[in-house]
Amino acid sequence: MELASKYNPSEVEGKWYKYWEDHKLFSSHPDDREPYTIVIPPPNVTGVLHMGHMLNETIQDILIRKARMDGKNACWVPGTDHASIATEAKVVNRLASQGIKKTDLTREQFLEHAWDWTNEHGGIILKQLRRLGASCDWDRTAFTMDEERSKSVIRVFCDLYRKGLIYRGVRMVNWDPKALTALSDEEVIYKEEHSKLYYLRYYVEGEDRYAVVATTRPETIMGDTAMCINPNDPKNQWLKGKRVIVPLVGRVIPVIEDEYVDIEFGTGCLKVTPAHDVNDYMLGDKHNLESIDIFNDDGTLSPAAGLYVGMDRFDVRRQIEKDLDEAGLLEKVEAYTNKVGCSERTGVPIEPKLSMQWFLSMQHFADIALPPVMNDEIRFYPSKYKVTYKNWLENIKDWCISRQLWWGHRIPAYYLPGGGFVVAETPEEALRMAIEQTGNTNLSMADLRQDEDALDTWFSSWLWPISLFQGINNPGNEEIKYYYPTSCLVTGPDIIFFWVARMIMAGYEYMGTYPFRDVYFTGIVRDKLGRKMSKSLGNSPDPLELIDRFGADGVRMGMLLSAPAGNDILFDDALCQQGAAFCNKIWNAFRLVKGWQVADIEQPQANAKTIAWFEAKLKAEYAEIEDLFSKYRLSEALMTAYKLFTDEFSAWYLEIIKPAYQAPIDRNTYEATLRFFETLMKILHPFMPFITEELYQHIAERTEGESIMTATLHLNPLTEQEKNLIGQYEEAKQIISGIRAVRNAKNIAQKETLKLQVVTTDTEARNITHCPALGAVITKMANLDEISYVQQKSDSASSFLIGTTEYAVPLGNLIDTEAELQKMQAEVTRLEGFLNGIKKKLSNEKFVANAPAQVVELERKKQADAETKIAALKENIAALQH
RNA sequence: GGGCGCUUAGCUCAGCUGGUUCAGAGCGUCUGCCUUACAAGCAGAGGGUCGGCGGUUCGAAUCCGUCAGCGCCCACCA
Repeated sequence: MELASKYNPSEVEGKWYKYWEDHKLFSSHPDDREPYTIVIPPPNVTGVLHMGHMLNETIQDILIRKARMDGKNACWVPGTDHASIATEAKVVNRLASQGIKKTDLTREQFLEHAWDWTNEHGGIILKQLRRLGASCDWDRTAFTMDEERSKSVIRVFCDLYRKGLIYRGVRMVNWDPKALTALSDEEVIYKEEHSKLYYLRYYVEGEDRYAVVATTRPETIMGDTAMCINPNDPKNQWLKGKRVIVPLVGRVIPVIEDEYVDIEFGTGCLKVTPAHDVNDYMLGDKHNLESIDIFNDDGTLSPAAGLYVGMDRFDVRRQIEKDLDEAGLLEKVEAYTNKVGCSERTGVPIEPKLSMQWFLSMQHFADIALPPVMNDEIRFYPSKYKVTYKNWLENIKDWCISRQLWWGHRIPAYYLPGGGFVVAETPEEALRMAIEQTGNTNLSMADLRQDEDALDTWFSSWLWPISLFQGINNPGNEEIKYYYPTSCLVTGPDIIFFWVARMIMAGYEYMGTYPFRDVYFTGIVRDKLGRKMSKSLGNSPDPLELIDRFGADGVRMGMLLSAPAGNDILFDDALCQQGAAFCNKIWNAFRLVKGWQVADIEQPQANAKTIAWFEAKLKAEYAEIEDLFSKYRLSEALMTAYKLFTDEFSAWYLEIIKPAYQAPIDRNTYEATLRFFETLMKILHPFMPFITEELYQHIAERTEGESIMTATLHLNPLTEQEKNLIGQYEEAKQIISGIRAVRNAKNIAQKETLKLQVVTTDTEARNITHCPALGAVITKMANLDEISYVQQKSDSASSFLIGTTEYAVPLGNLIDTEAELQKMQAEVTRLEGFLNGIKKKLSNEKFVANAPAQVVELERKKQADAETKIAALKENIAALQH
């Protein structure tokens, strides 16, 4: 079969992906093999593939494919996340564009729309993953809100409630006025904001004096219920025991004292608004202050404010500045930069709000989740994130798990007509419990009112590694026993608290052990200028378009080439280009081999030795790659494989054994070469699944369903003899390079043959050129017609040193004696400098006394070598000058 | 305000417990080759006083201190 001269990814990728799927090569079932499990960090169900996914999923696929080829039972479970707040926002937006308000709909109607949306958009991302070559077991595709996962969530909620770890209460929470829901602390991101610091006058009751309060939020004064000073503040002593009047509002509030107040900040007077600030809430609590909630849920002012009712909080801020100023109550306004907490999802500033929410007590979970990471029962790559993890767990706060959303798992709490509630897995059970609790046997389902709130998305994802294998609803089942704990989690450090930490907690709580052995933290994908990729900057390439341009293998290689664990990656198309070029290189190397005409002729001696050498080289490099894999140094593993293929295999091995144009190749060499090729494909397969499968299928007839994916690879460790062989070839390569350099310098065409002189006084020199096979290799690769041994090189020769041996290439009248002299003189100077350094070191008594004997010995040897070389060079110089 | 990390060739990065794998790799650059596998290629070459300063040591890119610059995470200073 004729192979095209260029590799065309689009012709092979779809074909092989289908083949893999058709033959169920991704599917996994428990068996006797060692399991290797990865659960995908579930992307948002409505999301589309972006570069961050590309990186993470590529890495997961590499690990999974590697494990599979290592003979493990590899299982990569895909799925999506319902992403309650993000999805609900999208659905609300779509409804809005149709003129429908969420409030116009019942919960059931809204959910119907949400499911429609999910069914339309959901899973697009999983389809896109197939283009990348992701070898997920698609039959296992799960969704955080499918039946199994939902049941798990509800069961866990009930369990934790029974254990007393979930409680309901009124607390100050982070309120998102756009999404109209509470958020967890982790969902709040702090941004620097250039704002203003307003200095307001609070007149003292019955006096003509006033205190000045500095605030960034003048719109909250309607909620002020006290002014607070530090009792130790000398400048505000006069305010002690006074009462002050809230500007514009006219309400009289007490001056309280608390050391919490920073004397240095502003005037040392703090306005206290317990309903709208966590610290003020704390003060209010401590000093028994009234709390006036002046905001509606959407961030507009409520009737309780008395003023500006119905206006948005930020409009009020602008308006009140004017009004205060006009009333002579605004002392001054300064430019000020402060941190504003914003909703991770909607981006709007958070409003601290007192409300009834559900919480999970976290201290217990922190206690069980900290030790395993600190003692490396769970290994973090890179390990620096252990510190981050520790800091968070040591300062853990309770987790607000209720959301005022409809899209999500509804909280299984049922309120009773006369007050109180029960928590139950099903309405039926709730009714039973309600009857039991109240003694009222007349209660019916209709009397129970289920809590309106949904659970935080992460309350379902934290169970992911367990719930995927039915470990909650069917504990001890065959799957969970086999696949859990999973092998490696690949994710970004941005969700270490949201997700990683909480999965560890759930793992120990429900399975008694860790959910994954290793955690590989990827970096953030940035553009080549180091900027985060974002839609607004337009610097985020469409992954599918990249695959169209460079092929999936090319893009995978591009992603990986500069993605060491934990470092941000600066993504550049050029790297995909390099990946695509590499594919082409592989393709053409294969074309070369396949194009040979095989004959039953004698195998050249050089070939036999070269085959042995490459065999050794493969083993050596493979061992290196294995080691890199074990340390999750995947970019380096790929680079090692890349160099093995381009340099060692293509540039050296193939060039050495390549027969003359149209000449046949002996069968042994041919077969060995195909074997090597197959091994190389196996080594590369985890990184570049498509081209390696394509060529694997070309190398030999395969049975239907056979695949490189399930081929195994094992190479024995290097023997001492093989190590020596590698050393011999390295020396030969240096000699060849030396001759080529001479060619290059003198502009001698490749076609013209040269002669090589090995300068030695010992005619029995144990030089590698004495080995007929290696001599043949050198002759071929450097295009020589003679290798001779001389005591004195020709006058007209250009020479170079490899180790302590001098090699010379006679050049006839091409020689530039002056240039040669200069070159040698420069070398002598360099060596003398080097020698001086060594001599100095060796004459230092302390060095000789303190350094290990080995090191000293080494220095002595270096000294001797340098002296030999200098002597030889000087002789040559003298000869040239004669 | 606390914590973590980074600074090595033009670019992106390796360099683990101080001494031959210590100054490396890939890409880019330069030079020469369209040599019938590949110009998406081949061969060769140049390029860094390892951020500054100080210290420990016989010996420092590597350990310590300090300064400078950059990045990330956490934190209730209005």
